[in-house]
Amino acid sequence: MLTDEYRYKILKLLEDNASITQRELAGQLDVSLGWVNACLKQMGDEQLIQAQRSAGQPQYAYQITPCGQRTRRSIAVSVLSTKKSERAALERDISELEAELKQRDTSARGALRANS
Amino acid sequence: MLTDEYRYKILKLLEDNASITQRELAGQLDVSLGWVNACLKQMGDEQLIQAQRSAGQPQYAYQITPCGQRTRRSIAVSVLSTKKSERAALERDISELEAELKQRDTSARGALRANS
DNA sequence: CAGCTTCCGTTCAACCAATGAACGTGATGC
DNA sequence: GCATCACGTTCATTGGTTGAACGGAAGCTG
Repeated sequence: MLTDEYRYKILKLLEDNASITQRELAGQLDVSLGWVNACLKQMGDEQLIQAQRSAGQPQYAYQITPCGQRTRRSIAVSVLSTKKSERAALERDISELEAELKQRDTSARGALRANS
Repeated sequence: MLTDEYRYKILKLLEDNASITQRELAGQLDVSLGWVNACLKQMGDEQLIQAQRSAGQPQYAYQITPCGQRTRRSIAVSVLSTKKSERAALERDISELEAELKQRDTSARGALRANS
């Protein structure tokens, strides 16, 4: 599924190198070739990028459209917001886990002390 | 897929309430009924829990076995470690995004100033 | 007691996102 | 010309997840 996070990652990789191949993209994103192909097609439908074949080049150059440039900012804001929420959730989980482990350590030590 | 994180969550919910139904578990974990059913079966195979039917009770009581109690600690450690890594990755992503947005804000303001 | 309803756990056909092998194409090297 | 290589494209297959349907057990009602 093409999420905003992947849109962001793909736009970024394309900005770095418009001539990157789909296989390279797949490798860097750690997804399959077919998936990348579908995403690029969808992002083309969304007017975010435009694929151009230069003569004598087997691969496309994926150019980010003006719309894509504009959209990229709002995508970044949205992704940032999502990640901040995720971070907050992680913080909660981590302190909860740490509290539990501390408590269990204590009771374990207590039990040992009682045994000795 | 039954991950350590889900093992942890399930053990926790069962500790709070051994008589929770599979539907309630599914609701609280935000997964499907069939999935919860399969997980509980697997956790039974793993000797983490034991399902017991009390007379006159339609639902099981899922008791955490001694092995489950022991295993739970190491699962918690493992989950905690995973979450700390995830947090670190999120921190990186967030500061990267913030840096980019700040930079784009600046250049956007610069462009506006140039236009006025 | 029979019938009905309700709430369980269980099952499994259906769904769907993701995969990657296979293919067609065009450029390159020999 | 022929073989090879690198690319994008396709699609049958895979595998995890879903939730409707089912059977059984308990409770309720007349």
